[in-house]
Amino acid sequence: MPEQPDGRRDDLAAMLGPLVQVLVAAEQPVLAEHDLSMWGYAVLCGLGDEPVRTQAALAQAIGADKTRIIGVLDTLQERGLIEREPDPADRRARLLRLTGEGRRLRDDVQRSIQQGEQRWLGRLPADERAVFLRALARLSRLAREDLDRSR
Amino acid sequence: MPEQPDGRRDDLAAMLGPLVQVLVAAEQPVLAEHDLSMWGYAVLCGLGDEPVRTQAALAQAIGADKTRIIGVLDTLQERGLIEREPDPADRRARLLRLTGEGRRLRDDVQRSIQQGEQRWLGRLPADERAVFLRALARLSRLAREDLDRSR
DNA sequence: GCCAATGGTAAGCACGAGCATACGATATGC
DNA sequence: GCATATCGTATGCTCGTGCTTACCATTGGC
Repeated sequence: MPEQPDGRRDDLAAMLGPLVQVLVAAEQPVLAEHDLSMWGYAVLCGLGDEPVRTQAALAQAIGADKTRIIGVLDTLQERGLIEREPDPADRRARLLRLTGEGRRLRDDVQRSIQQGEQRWLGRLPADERAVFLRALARLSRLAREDLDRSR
Repeated sequence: MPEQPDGRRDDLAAMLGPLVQVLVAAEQPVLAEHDLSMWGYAVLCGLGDEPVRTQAALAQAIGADKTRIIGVLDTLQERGLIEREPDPADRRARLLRLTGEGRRLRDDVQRSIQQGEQRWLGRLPADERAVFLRALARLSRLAREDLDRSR
């Protein structure tokens, strides 16, 4: 910084755009190798240790359109990666869980993806990298909260 | 870090996604206020002090589709924000320049946008912020180089 | 008990991006 | 001189996204 001859710096979005692009591109072969779609993987990541109650809530949590992830959930369920069962307390809703297999697959894929990230993170000095990741995690969390608030 | 109960962290793309989303959303009203499209602004930002030779080169530099920015360039030219003239050395090609007005508008918009960024950057400690921006600028540059190489 | 809201589902519509094709004018290499 | 490549232009096609609508079953509030 600054990046421009006249002292200006690029907007955050302008800087983040290309970075997201290369990262997403790097994920494709990993996902393909495991026969996962991007949204399929996002669903697996969006399910943690506790079941998620309602598909709509999961869709929101991962930034997906609830009407578009139905097929994704169907596929994941068919593959035994998730379980989807009616909530006994409210029969309109489904409880969504990772199966053991789903968790293993998610963790495998994530390991591979984050290994690929070293290509980029490895270009930062170690102390800078730690700060960058910490700052990014914080900003990302804040952004998510903002998005949740506006929905 | 780590962000997950089980020690995992989110993928970079997963963290960057929501952040890009809120940043882009914050840009919309600024762009609208100046009657600029996102690609229009990207063109203004992609033109620096020196003319850019060929529309295709500009399109590539800003990550746009050369066939899709023609209308954008038409509009910007009509508004007197850019100049577009045949390259005397090669009449197939155009030289693209910012006008003074285009530069002023670009700088105004960028000032507003970067002011809006304080909402996020201001949530980081000052030393972390500087490191974050420096790291991001570097990663962004590396990503751009990678994208250029693959085109 | 009735009505409005909710959850999952299916599908429609509009839009933009990515990519491709084709054309005329021009430039380059052999 | 000819074949190929390049530039700007126009347009088509496909796909994904965001949003909407509608439906049925269920729930919650009055």
